[in-house]
Amino acid sequence: MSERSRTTWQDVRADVLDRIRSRDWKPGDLIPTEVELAAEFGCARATVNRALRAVAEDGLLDRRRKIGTRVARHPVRRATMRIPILRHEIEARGGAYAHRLLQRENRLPPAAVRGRMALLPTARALRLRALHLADDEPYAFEDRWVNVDAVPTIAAADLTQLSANEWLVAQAPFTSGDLTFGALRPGAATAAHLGTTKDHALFSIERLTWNDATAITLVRLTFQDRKSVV
Amino acid sequence: MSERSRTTWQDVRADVLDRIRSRDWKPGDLIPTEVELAAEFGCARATVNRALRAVAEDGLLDRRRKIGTRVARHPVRRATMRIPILRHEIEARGGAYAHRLLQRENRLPPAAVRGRMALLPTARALRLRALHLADDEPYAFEDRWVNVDAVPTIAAADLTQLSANEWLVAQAPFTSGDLTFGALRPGAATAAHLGTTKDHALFSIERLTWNDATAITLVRLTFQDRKSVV
DNA sequence: CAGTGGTCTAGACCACAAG
DNA sequence: TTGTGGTCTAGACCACTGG
Repeated sequence: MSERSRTTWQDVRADVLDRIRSRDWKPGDLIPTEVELAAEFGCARATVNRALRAVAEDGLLDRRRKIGTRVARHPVRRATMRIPILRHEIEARGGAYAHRLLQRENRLPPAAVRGRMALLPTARALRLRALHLADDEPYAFEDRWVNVDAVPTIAAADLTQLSANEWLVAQAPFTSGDLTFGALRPGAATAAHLGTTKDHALFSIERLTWNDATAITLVRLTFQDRKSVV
Repeated sequence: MSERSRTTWQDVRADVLDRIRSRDWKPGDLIPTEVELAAEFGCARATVNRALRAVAEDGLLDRRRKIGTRVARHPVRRATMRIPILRHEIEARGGAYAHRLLQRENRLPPAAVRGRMALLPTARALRLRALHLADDEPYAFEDRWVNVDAVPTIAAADLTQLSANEWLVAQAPFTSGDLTFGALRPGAATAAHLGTTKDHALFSIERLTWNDATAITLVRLTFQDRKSVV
């Protein structure tokens, strides 16, 4: 008979989402204020605030002080991609992970790499190529540059056991990263490593990692398969 | 002289991030409880809670009741990709958007499409092909299937002016979507539309949109260029 | 200036899970 | 059972911004 439990912010969020989806509140509409909604739901304003903030973070509401809260006209869909360490990605699917370091050298990077990493013209960088395997099958080909000035201790690291990615995640702090998706046709060597041919188009992910204004590493991972996101 | 302003949750978050990055708190470490941190920062527990929740949502902390809060051992990096309507994406960069409907027919979809959209074997679907242009240059090629049983009113829609995507966003409610990134080599016709050749590898995004258990639309967008994410 | 969201507080109770 | 995070409340003040 009586309402035993209090109104939770999830309750409010669900109700708000329903009203948006049912077009009870239409795109561009101004919705009631937090105070009004709190009265309607019989809860504290903070609870409404929590709910509306969550919905706004999903991009379905636009909130502005003094103005109020509007239903977003063009909800920008956001897809959150999880980027686990490859070993974890493979092991999470029950596969056996292995990693093979193919190349390791200290050299002057090409101009394109130097530019993207904002390296000095005279700076050398560590060039790594590696293959990631799932159940002994090629899973991804890695082509990496590491700014050795930013991470000098990597010179002494054994990267045949622990992958460069795991070593860097554990040893080198970073503050931000860029991500670029693309497609490419592999060179003969890459194709051979991945067990495919030059005729195929491969999906690639490039990650450029920064510690403040210092580039740490630029890595391109090339996959045979497509990648799904939630 | 005196501390004029109160401690904000952003202050706490910044401090927590510093301690994680400086390895004052190392991966796997249990950090102080909310009560302890609140005492240390001289603020309410709710403020600490807000800050720790934000950091945990970024994946750098693991929080569990009774256990406490730990620094994540393997912070799963999350990249949030914004997926705007193509017209907005182009216009946001100062380009002039145009849209050309190339094909529109009602037909039985191939088995692969039928399977992914969970359509009945006898169900027809609306097949659309379109080209999106930026400053009169080909920008993306669209290949779309629409479940007409789920969105019957699209049969009467003029999709030469408003793109199918914008029409659907405005008219067809949806509850969830899947996203798949991939690479492909275009067929001769697609290559011609995009002003490229079959020799190039193209980046593609597939989106499958659901309204509860009913598929609304399956669309594949093929781009010449790479896509960057923050 | 006024109205709206943003946040802090102090206290309270709940929910979960290790022991 | 107990300790920890999760949440709600009622009230207060702040911050931004349109008028």
